[in-house]
Amino acid sequence: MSLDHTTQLNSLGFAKSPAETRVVVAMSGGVDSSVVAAELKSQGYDVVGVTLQLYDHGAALAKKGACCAGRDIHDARRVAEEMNFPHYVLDYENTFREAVIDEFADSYLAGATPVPCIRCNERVKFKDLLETAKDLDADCMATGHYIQRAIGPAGAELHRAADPVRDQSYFLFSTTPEQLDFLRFPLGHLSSKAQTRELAIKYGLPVADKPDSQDICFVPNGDYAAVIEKLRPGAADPGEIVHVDGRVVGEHRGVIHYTIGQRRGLGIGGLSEPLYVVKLDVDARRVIVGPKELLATRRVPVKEVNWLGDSPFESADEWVVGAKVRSTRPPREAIIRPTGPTTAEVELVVAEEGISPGQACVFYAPEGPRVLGGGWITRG
RNA sequence: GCUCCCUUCGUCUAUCGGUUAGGACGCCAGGUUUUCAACCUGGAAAGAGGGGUUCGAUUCCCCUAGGGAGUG
Repeated sequence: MSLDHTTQLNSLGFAKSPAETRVVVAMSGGVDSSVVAAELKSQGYDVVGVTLQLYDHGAALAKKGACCAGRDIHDARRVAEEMNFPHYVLDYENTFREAVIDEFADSYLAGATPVPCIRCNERVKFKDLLETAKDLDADCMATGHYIQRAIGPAGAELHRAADPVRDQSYFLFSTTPEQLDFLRFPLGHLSSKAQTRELAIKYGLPVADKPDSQDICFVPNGDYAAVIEKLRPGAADPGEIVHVDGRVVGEHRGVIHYTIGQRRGLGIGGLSEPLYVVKLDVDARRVIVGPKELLATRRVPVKEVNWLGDSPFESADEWVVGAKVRSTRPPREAIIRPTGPTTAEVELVVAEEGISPGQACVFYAPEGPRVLGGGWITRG
């Protein structure tokens, strides 16, 4: 966290002392947000820790690395006690269910593949929690995300994390300029996760060696389909697996188990080439499979576009960007053609495989670290 | 109902007397990953059964069980 000496701003960008700057830290109970809280507190800020209780599987679930159920809340509280700042736990179970879990289930039922983590950021952490932070008279809210906020000529910009392997921009594309104005991401400039762990040790945090979070936080045992079935009984009706050439090649356990581009879990052997899910036909309860080549797609329609460029989204016929269609892929050259205030067609210069509705398509500046927003893929 | 050809990991198959019986697809595990996947690495997994011949048989011969062409 560097002080900006030229303009007399503190490390969070305010022209006053840290002690006079109140910052709410969104604490998940993990290492990252704990380090953020500890670091800011040690810099003298008026830190208020807040942890959301998002769901509850009962005390039985001691899921490693999960976020915001019993164990994590406890961990966050310990950090607050250790560093001596106030900490509040807010019950957001209803909000989380309505804003994230319900859509998660319905999305799968519709044959799409949702990204609940993005919705959680968009609709819970950066919305209700952010409002709560304002209610607490905070000057800003900090999180442990690996992403950077930079001040440009038109205001706060979203930049990728300095560490490309940790960058979480895919999960934060929907952050609006207004939200960005209030948010701070003190870990975005670190060059590696190891540095975060070192800081955790430096501050003596009890979560220093806690595993990184993985999987969907509200899904125990990695069995997301079981959660959907519990929420929407009968969701996992079996059906046929049909080859693109028309042959019925097998049976599946329910369309919700699959996503476009998926290879494993089909159980069809004896072939020389692997089969991939090419399409999901919810109405006919069919999983359509075919060779990998059929996954290649160049045109990706998106909706709910959050545009973070300096000029209005529709002020140009097309934007040349880098686009990421899945979180673990590198951005590829693409052309965005706006088709409305928040819709567009993304044309990939080189076809990509396994594009699935429900996933995010995130836009990046052709050069440099800037994130230009993104949209939700409506068709594979 | 006489003659000829087939039978190997779950599946499709390779190996024309001596191999740790190989591969692909599938499956499982690990890695990776704040989504689901993809991807990478590794693993389990087979000679229909019974007799021979041979120093040695998946491989040659015979018989018994399960699939393809000619004959009343």
